[in-house]
Amino acid sequence: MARFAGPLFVLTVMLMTNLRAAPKLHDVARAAGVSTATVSRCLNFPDRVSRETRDKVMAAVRTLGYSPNFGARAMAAKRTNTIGAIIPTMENAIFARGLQAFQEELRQSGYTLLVASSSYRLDTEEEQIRSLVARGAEGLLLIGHDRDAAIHHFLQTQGVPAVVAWSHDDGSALPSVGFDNRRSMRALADEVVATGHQRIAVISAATQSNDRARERVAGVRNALDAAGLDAAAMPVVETTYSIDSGARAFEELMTTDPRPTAVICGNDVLAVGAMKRARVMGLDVPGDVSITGFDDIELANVVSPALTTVHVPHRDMGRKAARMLVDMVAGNAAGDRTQLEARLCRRESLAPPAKA
Amino acid sequence: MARFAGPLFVLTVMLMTNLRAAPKLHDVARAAGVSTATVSRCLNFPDRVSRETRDKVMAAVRTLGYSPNFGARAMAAKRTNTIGAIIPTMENAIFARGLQAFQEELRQSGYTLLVASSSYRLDTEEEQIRSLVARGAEGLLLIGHDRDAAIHHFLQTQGVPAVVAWSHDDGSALPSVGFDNRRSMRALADEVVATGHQRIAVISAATQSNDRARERVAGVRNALDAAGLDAAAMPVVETTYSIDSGARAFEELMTTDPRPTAVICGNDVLAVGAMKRARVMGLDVPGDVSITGFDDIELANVVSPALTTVHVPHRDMGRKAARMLVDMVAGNAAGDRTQLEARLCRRESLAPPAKA
DNA sequence: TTGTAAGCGTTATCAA
DNA sequence: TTGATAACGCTTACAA
Repeated sequence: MARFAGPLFVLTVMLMTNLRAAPKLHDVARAAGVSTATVSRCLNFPDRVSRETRDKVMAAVRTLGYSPNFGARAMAAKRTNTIGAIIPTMENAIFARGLQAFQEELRQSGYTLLVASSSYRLDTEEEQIRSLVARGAEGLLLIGHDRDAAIHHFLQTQGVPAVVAWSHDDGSALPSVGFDNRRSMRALADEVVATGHQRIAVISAATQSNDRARERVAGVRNALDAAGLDAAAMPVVETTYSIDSGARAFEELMTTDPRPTAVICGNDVLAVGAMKRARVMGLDVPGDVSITGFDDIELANVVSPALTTVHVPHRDMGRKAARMLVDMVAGNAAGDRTQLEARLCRRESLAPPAKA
Repeated sequence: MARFAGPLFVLTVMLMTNLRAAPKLHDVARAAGVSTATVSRCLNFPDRVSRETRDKVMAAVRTLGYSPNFGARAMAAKRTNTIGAIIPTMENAIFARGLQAFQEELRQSGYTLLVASSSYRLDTEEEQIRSLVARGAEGLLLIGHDRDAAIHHFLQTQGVPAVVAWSHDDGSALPSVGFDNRRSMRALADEVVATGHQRIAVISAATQSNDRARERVAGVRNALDAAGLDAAAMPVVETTYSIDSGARAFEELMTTDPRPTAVICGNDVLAVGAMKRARVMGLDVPGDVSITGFDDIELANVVSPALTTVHVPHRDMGRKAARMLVDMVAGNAAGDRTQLEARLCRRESLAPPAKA
């Protein structure tokens, strides 16, 4: 080993030089010839400091490349100005528009948004809730109502208010800004029935721990029941929310006999997958089979034929959720249950079935 | 005022009760009858604590609903296990697949990912870089090379390594995992020319502070030059990356005389917008006009006709970037410049122009 | 307007 | 295996 001593020593010195610690408040204070308190004031309340001092300090901040440590700041100030949001997925645009509006509104109120995703898993969501709270989230946006009751207890003991979006339920444990998934889907399904369809099938996300998916399927069943059709016999394929899954589920449904004449999908992503596969299978939409979606994301209007779907007021929902949450964090409100309308959006992918 | 004294008092007491502070390490220690050091050990190195003690402590943790404070922990441990990523946009899926792979790979190595978006703005990106570093990011993933040199200085003084993705440039200031945007687009444009097109137009993102966009346009120009066509005369519309922008830009291009026979778009989102508008304008694709994209996101294969585009190896890029960054954070590597291949992906939206 | 100094909630070193 | 205790980097009374 002895022969390596020389070179190793050189290397070590270099590393130590590169590892020069980032500048602290203290360094800035020293460079500017003031106290740390003054630097802190300069950064947080510039007008409580003389112009002269401020210039000195700001110059030091710039030349040193100082950046305050969020953790230390949060700890000392007991404030983070941070709100967290946990959405099921970032892989498609389902939540993009709503989250964008949520974020813009938060920004207006001086809050920063931290986003995490749960992959539609309850355990991952719980992990993310803990992580965001630990990181200082003063309030949380969650999607849907399905989750372990222990989480409410946790949020309560942590003093972190939460708002649920994308669902509405008068009896929910948490305040919410959402729409009635069942009623909205029921309206769509009523329209499908009114258009003349009797053999209707559904492609849904897993309903296990997803109240939106569950309610939407229930909405279709309600419509069939009301029309005197056999809701219990209705084929339902549950899968994950992706274009490919939608495609596979569609093929599965269309290889049964008799075939459905209309396939109602739990969201636009599934519906687009279904349309894609229909094309491959040589089936005309809506000539051979009608397909509908839910959400009305941009995708719905890009495919051809354009998708009949349910328009969800994403932006409005995001904005209102942000306002409610900000009020709750400020202690100005307890939060309530706001219901929005998701309205039917009829386009070309729904048409009467071919005469047998 | 006096008559309100009673009720107000009650209200105050209630609020104080609700505002009970979240449990601290100290509270857990007291409840379990041990020191804070032991609780900390229990949480971080369970095996360095006797089974008996551990059970007591964990029970206290659960019943109190304790959750460690990230900021305090980071400060004391000088470690956050957090990596940050700043992508231009979350509004469409351009970065979704790559980021997903990035995150999965990070997770393998025990890191958590924090994501922010810059809206394609250099100043916002800088803000986000500071914010993520302040929040403890030990390494950063950035997109593209265009940014103020001062940022490199900042990252250096903070000791935070960064890796660039989506671009490759041998002379770049930061290590990178990317592909040659110019060469990839050149290959696509060569194909368009070889297919017989002579009147070619481009829809691009703003090239001002986006090296990917700039290089892609340059790639098209190179192809025209090589074919003896007048690259300088080529119509180029710059706009933002959205379906609507693509649609508008397309209409603008198609109302000139003579019309282009092929429209090369800077990415798939723009191309899909163009296709949408073509349909509205009664133009057949590719009969009346060919349209191409870039990225090969799911969208490209969902529209009809399917989009001719350039396939970007998003997942591979994300994974490799993660590995490089983890190595750099650990001090095991300085980071290098890895080049990946983005290959042409020919589908239906490109065909020979109609005979004049 | 500025400075002093006491926390904030953890981890980690050192003894016991 | 456990417990005191000194950091960690910042904000904020309180004093000057």
